[in-house]
Formats: sequence, structure tokens, C-alpha cells
Amino acid sequence: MSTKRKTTIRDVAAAAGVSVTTVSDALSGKGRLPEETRRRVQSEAEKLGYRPSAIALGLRERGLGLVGLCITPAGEAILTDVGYWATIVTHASQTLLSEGLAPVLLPHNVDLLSTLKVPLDGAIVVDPLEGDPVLTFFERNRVRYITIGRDLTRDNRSWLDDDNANGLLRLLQRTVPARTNVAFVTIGPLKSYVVDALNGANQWARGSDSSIRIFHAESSDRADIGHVVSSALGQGFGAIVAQHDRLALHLLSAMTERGIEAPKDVRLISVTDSPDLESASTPISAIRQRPAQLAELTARGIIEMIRGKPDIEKTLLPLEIVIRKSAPSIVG
Amino acid sequence: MSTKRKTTIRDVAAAAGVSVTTVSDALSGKGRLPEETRRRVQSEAEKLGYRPSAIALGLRERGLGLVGLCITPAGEAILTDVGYWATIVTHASQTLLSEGLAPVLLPHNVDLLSTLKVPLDGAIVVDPLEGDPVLTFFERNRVRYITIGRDLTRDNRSWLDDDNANGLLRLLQRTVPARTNVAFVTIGPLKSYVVDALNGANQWARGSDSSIRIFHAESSDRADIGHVVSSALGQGFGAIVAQHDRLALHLLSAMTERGIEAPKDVRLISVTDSPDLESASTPISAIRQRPAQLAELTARGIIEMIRGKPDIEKTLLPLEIVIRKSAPSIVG
DNA sequence: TTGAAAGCGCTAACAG
DNA sequence: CTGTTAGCGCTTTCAA
Repeated sequence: MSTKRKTTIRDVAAAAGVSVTTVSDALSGKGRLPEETRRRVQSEAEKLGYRPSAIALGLRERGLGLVGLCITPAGEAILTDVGYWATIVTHASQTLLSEGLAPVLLPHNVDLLSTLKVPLDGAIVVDPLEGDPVLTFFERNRVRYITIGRDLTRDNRSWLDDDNANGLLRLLQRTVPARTNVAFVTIGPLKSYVVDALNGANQWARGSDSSIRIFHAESSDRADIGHVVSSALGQGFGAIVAQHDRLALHLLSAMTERGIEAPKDVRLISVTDSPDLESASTPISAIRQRPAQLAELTARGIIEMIRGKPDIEKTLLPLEIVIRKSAPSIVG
Repeated sequence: MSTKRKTTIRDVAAAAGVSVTTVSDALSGKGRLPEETRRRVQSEAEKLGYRPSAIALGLRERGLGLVGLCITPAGEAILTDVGYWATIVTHASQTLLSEGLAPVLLPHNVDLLSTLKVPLDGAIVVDPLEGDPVLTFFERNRVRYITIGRDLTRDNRSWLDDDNANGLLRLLQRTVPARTNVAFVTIGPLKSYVVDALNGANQWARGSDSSIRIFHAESSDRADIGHVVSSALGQGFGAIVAQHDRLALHLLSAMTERGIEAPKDVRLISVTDSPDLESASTPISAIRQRPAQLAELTARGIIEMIRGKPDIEKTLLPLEIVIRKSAPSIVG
């Protein structure tokens, strides 16, 4: 783990009057040398402040134990805004570190990525986009990876995700009456968890004689959100599902501005949960994701892949639903 | 940036029927070879999916461009709880990445650290403790580092920090009348920003005929916090300063439980700011730190050090004060 | 018991 | 114009 130049194994060898082999053995405890030689070498090494070069080690052993973590496009505030991501980074890192691997924070962005010269042993990619170039990049560079969420256009080998489809299905069953038209509001590039949530919603709709209609918000600007809210509510939807917690909060405040109340006028549901949903002026029902478990499983998966196991199987983590005031239970 | 074995420069050379030098030159655009040779080599390299080994490169060039980020002891929830840290990680990473360096998330913990074999070119250590073993570790391993905050027991070469001393001085001047006894509540191991804040407080006390008394909370348990609040308030303090935002919130709720109101019964101030302070039942006055700027400056500093500049100078970032209801302005 | 040499993959002198 | 060679720093056969 050294970094500055100087003091190679040869320096130590010279100082101790032995060969480099002996130094290597003495320091690693490998060959059986006389205690005396070993001590002499060790003390000499200590005196010179010798540290084996991690890079040289890595060259021999083909790998330094570095695992990339691609969270989101560079330039965006990644960890600060989205607790989900911060939790993933934290827990994935802890798991990796506890196994002697080091997490490298990488941009979810090929241009920057190709700037770097990091010898990655593997990577974890969070929320890949459709046809994500980052995944292509890793494939071309023979870096094995696992995704959290998946690239819908890719025959994705290894991924894990929260089971948002089933989660939303159950949440709708619990909180939205049959024959209710539901507006599903999306924003930003399409990610797999949104598609999953939509699938869950559609499954619910089929089973309860309802319909789902998608609205896409261009941005989270007040104007765009307001537009979505107006057009959705002008058409008699009984419930609104927001793709994620921040969007749900935006929708809530747009509704409040217009004098529309949840759940009285319309039920409001968020696909992703966050503490802010709990403390909103009207607490918002949501599915509780499990980023910590997801991250740990993913990290363990990539560790296994690095250690030679074949690709891991695709896994869906079952989720809890959290019922709050914005869409209370209709059961019992 | 490759990772899996195979396809070395020699394979390409063989396939193209040239020497490794020619391959190296052809691919790097160095030597002036005939276009035709270059193209042939390139196409052959492409066909074989050849990627230069980042490790081998690193061995030659003595460095891979890895910068460690030590935030806090492993095992603790690092980024999720403390927005300050998350902001630092985000912005330091962005700056490093934009310069072709890669941030490695490291535990602030020597045992785990020595497990790893990461060839670090430099490191950023956030909030070092007194006599921090992590800094010793880096010194022994010849890894250059900058700290955010400083190790009080160490003749620290390079550090940056928020100017909490001056910040708290001004905040007290604005919000606490002269001749007020102030309780300063600390928690956890002593960090330099707390010492700085204390210095600011003492300076204020000298100038306004007041006194500062320190209370140390063992933990943020309800009981411990309650104990501190009781003993501080039993002694007629007119203001309480909390070491950080989470502690301030704990104090506030302990006060509320006891029917003590801020600012009526006692003024409450936090050294560090966070959005939660704004939305607390009684919004709490604080100093606004600037983690984003701090992180960027620090990253630029370590980049310069890696590129050969001498240690950077110690820097204090001036801060804004944020006056809220828990300790309103006494001026004007 | 110890050492010489090969090799990990690459680039830069230096020859040819 | 292109190839040979010498490292970068280390470990591991294989000889001595």
C-alpha cells in the first residue's frame, strides 16, 4: 500500500547482505530460513521503512481487489439527495471492505470512466439505463459486474432488485378500491424498477377492473409537475402513483397549491419510500425498499464472481408496504 | 482497465506479425509508423479485444491514480446519517474523477485498512481523531494525505476546515446577550472542529463577561441526553450549544419532554447545520458549514500534492451563520 | 540454506 | 521503420 518511490526489496536485500528471494521469504514467512537471518532481514526492512509495492503484487496476482461502484451520472448530487443510493454505497462498501476488497466510486458515465486507468476486479452498477453504455464498457473491458436493477434491453446475466412489482401490486390492493382509474407519473430516463412497478400496477388493474394511465413529467420543475397534476386530476383519476419519493413530494405540494387533498380527493402513493414521506404534511404511502440488504447481497455476489464462481442468479427481494395517510387501508 | 486474464500485448504482436514495441507504438500513437502497419495492428488488437493492463501501466508509471477517502469508522452508518459526510464524498469524488483520479472509499480504521492492498497515490481523511492511527498508518506507508479537520496531537502538515471558531463567535454575538452562562454539550471522541468551536465560544465569553461550561454526553441515548439537559438547566444556563445537529435535535426533544422551551427558557444553538434543523419543531440556529467547497478544495489539494507540489497550506473556510427561532437575533 | 532467473504486461532506450 | 532489451517490484520455481 505504499505510494512514494524508493526502498524496494532489492534495497533491503543489499542492506541485509542477502538475496531478494531471502528477503521475500523472510518477510512473508514462507521458506524456512534460520530465525537469525529472518530477524536480520526484518529489522533491516523495518529500518529502511520498506513496504512491498501493492502494484507489483497486483501485477503478479492479476488483481488488486478493486470493485467499482457506479451509482449515477457524474455531475449530479448523488449521495446527498437520494438516501437509497447512500445506503447502497455504505453497505456495499462495508461488505467489500470486510472481505479485503476496496470499493472505488465510479461515475455512471462512460466518458469519464474511460479516462481512468483503474484495474477493476469487478463492478456494481446501480440502476442501469436502457442499453446502458457503462455496461457495454465493462463488457468490452472484461470487467465482471452485477447490477442493482437491470438494463431492459440487455440479456442481463446477473442482477438483483427489490420486488417492486409485487410490492406495488399489494400496496394497490390494500389502498385503492376496485374500478379506480390510476395515474402513474414517471420522470427521467426509464429504469427497470419503474417498469416493474408498472407491471405490478397493471396486474392490479386487471384484477380489479381498473386502468392505469402513464403521465411523464419532463422535469421536477414546478411548472411541469403542475401540468401533470392538472391534466391527471382533470380526468377523474382516483389515485396517483409517483415513480419515486421526491416526485411524490412534488406532486403533493402541487396538489396542495391547487387545494386538492389526499386522500380525500385523490389517493397518493409513492413507489419508493424515504423518511421524508413519513414527515410530509400528509404522510405518503409507499413500498419500503431494502437497499442495505440489496447492497450486501450484491457485494457478496460480486465477491463470489471475482473468486471464480459463475454468474449469480437473478434475485428479487420481497418488500414491505408502508401504509400512511395519503392512501389509507381500505381493508377491514 | 481490464481485469480478466488474457490477450496481452504479445498476443497482438504475434497476431499482427510485428514486435511488441510496434504494437505499443501503434496503439498509443507514439512512434511514427506507416499508417498501414498501424491500422493492421489496431484491427488485430480490436479483433482480439486487447486492453492494456492497467496494473502493468501502473507498475511502470508508479501509480494508478487512486485516492483514498477515509470518512469514519467502519461499521457505522456513514453516508446515510450525516449529510455533511455524504456531501464531502460526493464532491471530492467528482473533483477527483474530473481529473482522472479515482476515489477509493476506505474505512477510518487501521485494522481493516491494513487488510487491503490498494496502491494509494494519496488520501483524504475526514475528521481525524486525536493521535489518529490512520494518519500514522499513512505516514508509515508513505501515502500523502490531507485532512479535513486536524489531528490535534499531531504536527499536521496539510489540512482544511470550516472556520467554526469564528463562526460560533459571531453566532453567539448575534444571538446571546452578554453575561449569559453557556452550556456547551459535546459527545463522542474529541474532534478538532469541536475544539475550534469551543475556542470561539471562549473568545465570545471573554468579550461579553460570560462563561462557558462543558458537558459531555456519554451517548445519544435518551437517558444520557436527559441527564445532561437536567444538570445543565438546573444550573441556570441561559444558552446551550450542541456540538452537532443531531445532538441539538436530541437536546431539543429532551427539553420539550421537560416542558422547557427555546428560546424562551434557554437559547439553543448547534455548531453544525443541517436541513433537519430548519424543519425541527423549533428551528435551531447554527453555523452553516460548506462541505462541498471544502471537499473540492481538499481534492484539488491532494491532486497537487500527488502531482509533486509540496504540502499545501492550512486553510480555514469562512462560514455563514444561520439564525433561527431557537436563538433569535438580539441585535436591532 | 540461499540465490539466480523467469515472468507478470508494459513502455522507452537503443540498435539494427 | 522495426525489433531487442532492460527495467518497473515482486514471488516462485529450480539449482546450487
